[in-house]
Amino acid sequence: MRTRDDKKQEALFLATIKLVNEIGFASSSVSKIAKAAGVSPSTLYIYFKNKEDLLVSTYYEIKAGMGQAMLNGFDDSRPVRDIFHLVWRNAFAYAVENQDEFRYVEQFSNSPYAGLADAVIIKESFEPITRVIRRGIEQKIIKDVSMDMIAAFMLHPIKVLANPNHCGQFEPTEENINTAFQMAWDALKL
Amino acid sequence: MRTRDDKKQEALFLATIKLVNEIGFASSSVSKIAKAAGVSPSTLYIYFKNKEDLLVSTYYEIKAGMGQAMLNGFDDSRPVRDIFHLVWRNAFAYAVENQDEFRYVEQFSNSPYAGLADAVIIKESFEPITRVIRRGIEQKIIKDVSMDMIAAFMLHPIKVLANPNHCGQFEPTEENINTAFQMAWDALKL
Amino acid sequence: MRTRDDKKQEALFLATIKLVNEIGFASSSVSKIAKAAGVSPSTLYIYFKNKEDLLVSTYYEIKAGMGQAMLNGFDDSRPVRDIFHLVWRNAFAYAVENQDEFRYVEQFSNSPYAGLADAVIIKESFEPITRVIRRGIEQKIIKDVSMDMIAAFMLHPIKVLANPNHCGQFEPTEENINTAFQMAWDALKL
Amino acid sequence: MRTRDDKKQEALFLATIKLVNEIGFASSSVSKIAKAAGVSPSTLYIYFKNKEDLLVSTYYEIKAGMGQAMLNGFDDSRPVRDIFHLVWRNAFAYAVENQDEFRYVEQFSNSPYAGLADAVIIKESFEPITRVIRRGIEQKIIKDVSMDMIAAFMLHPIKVLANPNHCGQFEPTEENINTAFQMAWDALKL
DNA sequence: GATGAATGAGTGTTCATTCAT
DNA sequence: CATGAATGAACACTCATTCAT
Repeated sequence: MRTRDDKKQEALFLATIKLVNEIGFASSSVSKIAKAAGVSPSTLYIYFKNKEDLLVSTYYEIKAGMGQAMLNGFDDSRPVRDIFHLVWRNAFAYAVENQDEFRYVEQFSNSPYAGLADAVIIKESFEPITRVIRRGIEQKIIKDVSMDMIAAFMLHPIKVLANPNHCGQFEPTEENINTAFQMAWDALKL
Repeated sequence: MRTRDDKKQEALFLATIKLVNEIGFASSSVSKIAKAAGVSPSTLYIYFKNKEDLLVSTYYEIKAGMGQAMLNGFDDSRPVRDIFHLVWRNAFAYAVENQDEFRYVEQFSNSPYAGLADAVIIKESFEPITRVIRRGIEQKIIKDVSMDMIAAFMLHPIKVLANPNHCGQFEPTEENINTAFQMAWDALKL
Repeated sequence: MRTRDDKKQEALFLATIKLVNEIGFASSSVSKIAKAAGVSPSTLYIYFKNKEDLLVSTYYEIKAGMGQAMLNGFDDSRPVRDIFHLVWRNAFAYAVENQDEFRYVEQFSNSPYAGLADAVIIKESFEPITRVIRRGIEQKIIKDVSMDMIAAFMLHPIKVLANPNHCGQFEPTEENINTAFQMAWDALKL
Repeated sequence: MRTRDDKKQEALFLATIKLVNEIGFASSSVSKIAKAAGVSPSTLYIYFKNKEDLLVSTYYEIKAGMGQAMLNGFDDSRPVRDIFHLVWRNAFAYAVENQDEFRYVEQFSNSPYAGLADAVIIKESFEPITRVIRRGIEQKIIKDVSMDMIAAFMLHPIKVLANPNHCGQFEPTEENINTAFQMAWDALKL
């Protein structure tokens, strides 16, 4: 079950994401994913224990990448608002450039597999960000609310705006992105 | 002939929503839904043309109820912020009380069936609300942004906060709800 | 199970023949036939005991009409060859004008229902013709072979020639029909 | 990997032919055919794309064998009548010895699948025969009629005579076969 | 007499997974 | 390591027929 050829594992991740986006979670069968990745269905079972393992691993893989992308250029010593701005822009850029990954996460979160993903593992990659937010709250720059509420107004609107399925009208021009950020910041700031 | 039993159609709607919540969109098969509704799978096809018809109809059914719930007590003559407050509280109340319906809509929107639902039909029930928002923009109370962005900061956070799956910590106490509303309003207001 | 409205029975016969021709024996379901006839599936069961009864009755109905058509203008006192000519032309005309009925008989004969049709009932309507042929054999005009062989060279070629599915090229012009008859007669005559 | 078992494909062909003969085209379901062949229904889909592919392939398989059987001992240099005699006897022998195959072809031709078989592929295997017939026409031995009419009087009577379902009385004795051939030849010869 | 509602059994087909090579 | 063959269980859906009105 463990691996030699990392390219095949990578190909399976990509094929999974691509297929889930194209034909949906329900129709993405193991054999279709394997074919899309250019391997035999039985080969897939060398790299992953079963379908569930494949889907959950793909989820982890994306989340790790997302966390990294959001921390791009992260500098703890800068003022809270600046860090926040950076992180938000990073998140938005990622969402626009990696729509397939974003949509996969969305579908995964609403699937019966969601419960199988370990929330703690995920939260780890976002730890630096939560730390900054706590600092913002202490410094009375940000409203004193739970992390869930922060995320609800900071990140979830991004999910919607970046998804052309949900938002026919929204164009990610520099001006619009700035306005969107301003709204997010207005929601959070004291 | 036997007369058509509206209770069965209703039972099928409810079973669909319940099952999608319990086991997810992908695993909700026609036969499972039929069994949950207490009818034979073939009976389902008397009330709906096929699975797609069942899922889309269920979506319409929920959306209509949601639109109605949000407009509860709606009074066009009141100030924009008051109307907005009412609608937001209505939406939040609906989301908390009808979590299954809310989650169904969420999953439906992220499924390949989403494209089959007529957006125009849906938008109609929300028309009074969009009218008020436009008034708010004209009166320079609300930021001059597209309807999509309004929704992204006004409604989507509700989706997250009301979903205990997403938000382990958030408790819908009166205080928390007011804070959440304040955040939404801060995002939108000029 | 017995009838009042002969029009409905007739409509069911016609719908059966039409559907079997259009979509084949296998796909011609009771409900489709009923719908094509403009009645409810359950109404069909007032006129016929079950699907088998409907199909066999339709077969009888057609065979009776075919027998009648072939005997059109039949005159026992005329010479054998003339009668034979008349009957053959009648048969050919029927086959061309009633292709659907012809094809239904063909499909029925090759279906599992075939065994259920009583051969004796069918043979009765062809009795006058067999009598003439026996006379022809006695008068040493026709080869002394079994009735099956007569039919094989007299009637079955008609089946093929009249079916455009089998015979792309054959055009039923007066000349071609006469040639075909000549071939049939050459086969039979001494 | 397990190696593909040609015996299974063959078993499926045979089961298809056998079942279509026993219970008819209409009732021959994929699962019944698979069971008769001793494989799982899903295994069938490894060897054939779908039911249509199975049925059409079976048709091709039979037609190829039939063409070969008819050409057994074929010698272009012999006189037209002798070749014709040989081919006709070959065809008759095949029809008697392979009644199931013959009946399958019959039923297939009258099914909605008929249109899916490529007529050109089929005609190829009969090419040598059509060549001889054309020679017979040029030499004024055979009537100058279309190939369809030749087939109608040469081959189709065989279909009927060899099928005991259609012909209770006809016994394939040497004498009867010769008489039948004589009738076919009388029909064709000038 | 006539009908739409209702259903268990069946349709063709795909599924996730294991097996043998 | 890699794979195509193999399958029991499930899929969405239709069937012939009966039931209640």
